[in-house]
Amino acid sequence: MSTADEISAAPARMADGRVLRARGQRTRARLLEAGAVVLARKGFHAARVDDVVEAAHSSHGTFYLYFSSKEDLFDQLVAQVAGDLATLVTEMPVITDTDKGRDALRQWLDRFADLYERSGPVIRSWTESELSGDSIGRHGEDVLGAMTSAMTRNIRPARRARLDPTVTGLALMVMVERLNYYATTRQVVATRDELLDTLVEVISSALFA
Amino acid sequence: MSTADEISAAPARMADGRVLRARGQRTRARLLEAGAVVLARKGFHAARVDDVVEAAHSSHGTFYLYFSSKEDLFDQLVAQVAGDLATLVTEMPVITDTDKGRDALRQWLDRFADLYERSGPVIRSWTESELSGDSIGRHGEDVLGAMTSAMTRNIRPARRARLDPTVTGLALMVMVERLNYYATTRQVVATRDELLDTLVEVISSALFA
Amino acid sequence: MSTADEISAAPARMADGRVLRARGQRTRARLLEAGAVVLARKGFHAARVDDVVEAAHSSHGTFYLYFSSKEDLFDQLVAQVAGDLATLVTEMPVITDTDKGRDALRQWLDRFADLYERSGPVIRSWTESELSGDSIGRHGEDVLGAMTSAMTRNIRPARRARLDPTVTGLALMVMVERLNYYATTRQVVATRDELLDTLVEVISSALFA
Amino acid sequence: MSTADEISAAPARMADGRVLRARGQRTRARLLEAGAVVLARKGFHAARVDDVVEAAHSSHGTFYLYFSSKEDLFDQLVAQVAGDLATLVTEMPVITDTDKGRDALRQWLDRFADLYERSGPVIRSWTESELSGDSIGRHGEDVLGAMTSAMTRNIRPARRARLDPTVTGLALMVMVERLNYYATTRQVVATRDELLDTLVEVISSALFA
DNA sequence: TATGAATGAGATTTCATTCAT
DNA sequence: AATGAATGAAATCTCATTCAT
Repeated sequence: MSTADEISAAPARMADGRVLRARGQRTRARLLEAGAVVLARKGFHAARVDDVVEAAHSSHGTFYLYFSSKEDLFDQLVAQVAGDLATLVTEMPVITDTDKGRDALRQWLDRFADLYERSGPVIRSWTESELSGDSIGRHGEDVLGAMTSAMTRNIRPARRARLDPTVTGLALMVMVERLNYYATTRQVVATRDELLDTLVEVISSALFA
Repeated sequence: MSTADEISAAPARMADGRVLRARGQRTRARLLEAGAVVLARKGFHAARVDDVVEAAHSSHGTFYLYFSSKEDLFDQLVAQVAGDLATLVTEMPVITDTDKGRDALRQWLDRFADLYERSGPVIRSWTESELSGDSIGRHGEDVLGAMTSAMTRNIRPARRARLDPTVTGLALMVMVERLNYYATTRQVVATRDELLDTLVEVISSALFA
Repeated sequence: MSTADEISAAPARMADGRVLRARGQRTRARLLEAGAVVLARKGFHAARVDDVVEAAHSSHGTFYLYFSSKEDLFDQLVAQVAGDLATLVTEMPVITDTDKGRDALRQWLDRFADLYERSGPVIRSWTESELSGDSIGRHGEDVLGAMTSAMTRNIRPARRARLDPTVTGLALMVMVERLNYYATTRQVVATRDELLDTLVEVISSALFA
Repeated sequence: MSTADEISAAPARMADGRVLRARGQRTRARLLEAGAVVLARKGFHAARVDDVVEAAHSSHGTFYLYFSSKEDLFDQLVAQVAGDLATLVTEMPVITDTDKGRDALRQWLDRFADLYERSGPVIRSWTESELSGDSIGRHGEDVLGAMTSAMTRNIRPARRARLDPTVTGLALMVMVERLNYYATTRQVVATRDELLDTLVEVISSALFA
């Protein structure tokens, strides 16, 4: 059960807080979906409310019925994904120097790749907006922080004493994120298997060499 | 001798192509410098021509004397850094499993960190603009590609056959870039030494475990 | 018997003219009441249909069942008050320079103050909308005109010939209206007695000095 | 020397605070003038930035160069008039029961009528916006308060003890303001002389009867 | 009769770029 | 070579009114 489910289980509301009927739910969902698509295509700053409502076959007026601003839409989008990601992070396995440990890690990375494939654009828009101090950027840091400390936490057994576990955890985490980024979007032409093999190998080597 | 020098050795010109006198050189330099500062503070999309000319104690009219558009300014900024980076990349040492090899790698990473500290904001703005298809984004891919193939090229000796060297090279390269990113901008509180130690260790382990 | 009663004695209708059943009557009354409250709080231009239906615990759809437009609501509100005011005006006593005359004037001003206390916001919204040529503004002029000519009419006996009775009547009338305005809404901290004493005194002096 | 002069003697600035050159001064003045005209014709809420820039033969962009918002324009307009009015108020004469006193009062009312003729629309827009709590409304209360206490202050000699001087002062003040209002805008067809005669007479009677 | 949802015309505001001096 | 002023296309957002159930 992912957090996304839990979130969508809570009744969606209008910008002014009223609870929605079925039709409203659908319209709001259509706008969110369209928002994700436009975000993927153009990024946060270049995305126009116009693009979103057109993609959703809706209107400006309707848009502002459900979201108080363009930023609000993307905030809600990010909140969804952040929830999914947070859940995934809590489920990261302890990484051990065994076939079983390697397998657990590989499976977790597979799920991460799945999530990234679905929600990558939203995740990437965090980075984009971190610079400009947009509210949307604030989510990102927490999540990456959470991912890093999860990684750090799960690096139990062997660790050649000299390195700072936090820095190492961060290094590995950003590698995972960015490699997925390049895999999802562009240049790297690599199969999912190659991706996972490489990540498992590098992480394992780093931790248990 | 950095590429930046070479570039600035070519005579700077106005937007309409005329070669500059001394005063013009200074004005143009002031605008570029101001552009870098604003880019660092706000990112590409949020940066306003107004911010730049104010920071440079100049005016809109003057701005368009030297740059044909806002994008042009940042392109020129990126071109500078891209040159520096390209030069650095050509000088990446072959990575070997010896103290000497490790040392050479460490020194190279140190230079990379220096460059990143100076020009990180510009480098990061590549990422930001990749999504939106801005011309500024086009530089980024080339450079990261060059870095990756350099890394790939220099992974000569031991490499347990099963992994794709390109994917591994990319994985390590993005780790280097992003870790510098987090070190330069925010959360990770790590000394330069910790940073370098971690990177050297993870790269070595990955290649020679 | 106030004009308001007479008006509401005529069967209330929907926007499309159909006569109302009991439930409709109640809904319409709720909307009118809410309209008065919102008008008092925000004034005509700033009042939103949204505010009104929320205050009435009703909906947009329902609103347009009873009123053809936002303007229509306020027109009907004004019509109510205008009726009350017209009635009051016809009952203005002849002003004489006797204790009895003074007393009659004082009682009439007291009734005016009562009305103003109840319906001041609606009365004031006339003024607001006079400028912009809204239909709502048209009522105001008639009523003030009626009040003035009533005052003029009732200034029978002494009047030192040199002044135009209409102008004098208007001057006194606007003084009455505005003083009530400032008493009802804000700054002047004066008791009802002080208010009435002042008005009776100034009017009497002006007429019989 | 009126406050208006003093104000316009201080160098006008752009919305961001920079001092203006001659051309800028003229453009800003044109916009203010156009603002006054539009305000007169339509009132604050109905006035469109569009109307203002068209009347000033300017553009939206230019408008926002000089005023940070539509409200800001009208605030500056009100500030001008408020200054004029404040100055006038400080110059109100002591009202005495002599021909000389009457004359001084009449002259002062004449100047008031002049000011009202010029700036009436702006003055009236205070009233309009008082209800809605706009910033523009805040000026009004202060000024009316000042006028009232000036009037109160200048009612030196005879005053039949029973009335509150503040309430009386207010009553007379609002009469002056509103009578000018009706004279300037509409219905009352009265010459300036009739207006002044009536006001002088009523005020004198009220104070010295 | 009642209502939540949808609409779109129109308002304000921003900002890269051009103009005139 | 430099600059302050002007521009207008395009973006965001509001809200009276209509629709569909």
